[in-house]
Amino acid sequence: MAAESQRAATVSSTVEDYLKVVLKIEDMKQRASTSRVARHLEVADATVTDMLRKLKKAGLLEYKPYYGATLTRKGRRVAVRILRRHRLLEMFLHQVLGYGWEQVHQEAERLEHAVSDLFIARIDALLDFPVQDPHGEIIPDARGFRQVEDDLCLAEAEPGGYSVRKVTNSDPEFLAYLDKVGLRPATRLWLQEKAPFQGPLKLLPESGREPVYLGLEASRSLFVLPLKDRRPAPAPAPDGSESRGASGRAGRAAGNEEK
Amino acid sequence: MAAESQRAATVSSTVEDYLKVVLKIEDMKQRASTSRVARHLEVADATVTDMLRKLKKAGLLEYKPYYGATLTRKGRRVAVRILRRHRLLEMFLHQVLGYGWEQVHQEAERLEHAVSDLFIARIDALLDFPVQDPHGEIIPDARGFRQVEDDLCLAEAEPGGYSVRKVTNSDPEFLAYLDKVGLRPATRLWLQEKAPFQGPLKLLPESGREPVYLGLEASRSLFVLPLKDRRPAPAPAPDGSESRGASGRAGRAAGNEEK
DNA sequence: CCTCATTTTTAGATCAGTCTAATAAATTTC
DNA sequence: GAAATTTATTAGACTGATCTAAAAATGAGG
Repeated sequence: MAAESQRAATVSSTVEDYLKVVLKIEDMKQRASTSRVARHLEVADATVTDMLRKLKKAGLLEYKPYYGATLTRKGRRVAVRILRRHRLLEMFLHQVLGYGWEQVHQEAERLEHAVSDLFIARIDALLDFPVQDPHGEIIPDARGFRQVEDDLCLAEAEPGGYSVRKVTNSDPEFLAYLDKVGLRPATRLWLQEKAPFQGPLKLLPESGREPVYLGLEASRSLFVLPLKDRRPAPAPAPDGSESRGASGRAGRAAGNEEK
Repeated sequence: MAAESQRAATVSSTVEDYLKVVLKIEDMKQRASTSRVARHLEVADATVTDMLRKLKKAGLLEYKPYYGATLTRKGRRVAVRILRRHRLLEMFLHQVLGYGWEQVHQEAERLEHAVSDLFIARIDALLDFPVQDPHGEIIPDARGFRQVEDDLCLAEAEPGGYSVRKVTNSDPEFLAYLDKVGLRPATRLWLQEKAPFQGPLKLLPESGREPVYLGLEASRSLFVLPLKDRRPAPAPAPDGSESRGASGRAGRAAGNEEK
């Protein structure tokens, strides 16, 4: 571990994409199998097999044939760096250039490979060192540390009061829909009931009077924090008298190293 | 001229670079020969021969073997679009992210291929539709029109009073030097004398008391406008009594189509 | 108008990233 | 636990962009 452990290895943007996807899959506690990586990147399985072997040779990940890949420290460093760039860029596009949260992903996807470290440092400062992106995702800090995320998937949540922590889906149509029905990061909502047999969830967002019926599949991309103040659902009749719940954003600590 | 003449043909960033270089050479009133293009792009001549034939086939330029290339209307449209992106990006980096004028070129060189049309439209508005970049180069408008540039190369100028219009050199070292001696776009200066036999030019920038001796080669990248008010050189002894000349920026008109 | 230097093109390779089709390993099902 | 299904790998090929080295065209000077 001499030259290996410092400079974050200059790699092609293709390689950056592969590492980013492996990190994403690992973050979802799944096995980074050939086909899963291929699906995320929309390339043929055979292409991934080749590439994983190449990345293994470059020391960026471990690769067991017929099993899949695991990032090495070096690969993780590269991947987290891209993740940071991606999320900072999203925040920049949203805050400075007025992009909608459904527009930021696609643009950041290209820019993350093109901007310099200086650019990143400058937008970081301009945004006053943000810790979340427009979807509520945590932005790793410059050293590659990430806050632990103690949120909970809405699909697994019990009926009750929650605030939206993050939305892990970058489909513009889907995000535009969430926006329309008033579901965004920091939105407080009441999960009223979950229909059985993979049925939809009935939600009451604080922002809209209408209940929202969200498919179970869709609910998998919403992550929430339980509200301290678990008050009952507001009365269906709109009368503007609902009391505000406690703040949705609890302070968290305990960094999770990534270097 | 059906589908050809509208949409600006999606091309690779490599192709964009080739077209941009041909445009640049044509703007310098030179012949876009294989070797000249190769020198600008820092690739082998053989590579350029191949590419020029490919671009001819794509209808982006004319190509005569053993002669060189000429942009078609279609190729020019692509090239001017990149030029606009490049210069807007430079301005954005300078004005919004605080880049020095010697830093902007390199970053813009990568970003020009990566940003979307939306990004360009947003920074254009954010900057309030600038007409020049940090080097004083004209930014083509969204339709591809460019102001005619009625400036004059300092290397060809007679002794007298001038204001700097633009600097056509992107070498960071060189730009940093110009900055240090107080030569920037809009700087007023007095060209005192030109030493014979390719000798240096003796300049008195308004900003510094010290005379600047600029090599003839270097002076080829400075373009100037003659001052209306051609006052004599300020007295060599610094006493702070020199009168301010008239405004250096004359209004210009007459657009030059590029569509 | 012939020769020599320069410029350009041709020929043949390489590299990164991708594909399809065929084969082989792993896993699931009966 | 053998057969069927799924998943992964191998083999072979293609594309875009590049290279080097050799051959050919151009143009300048005598």
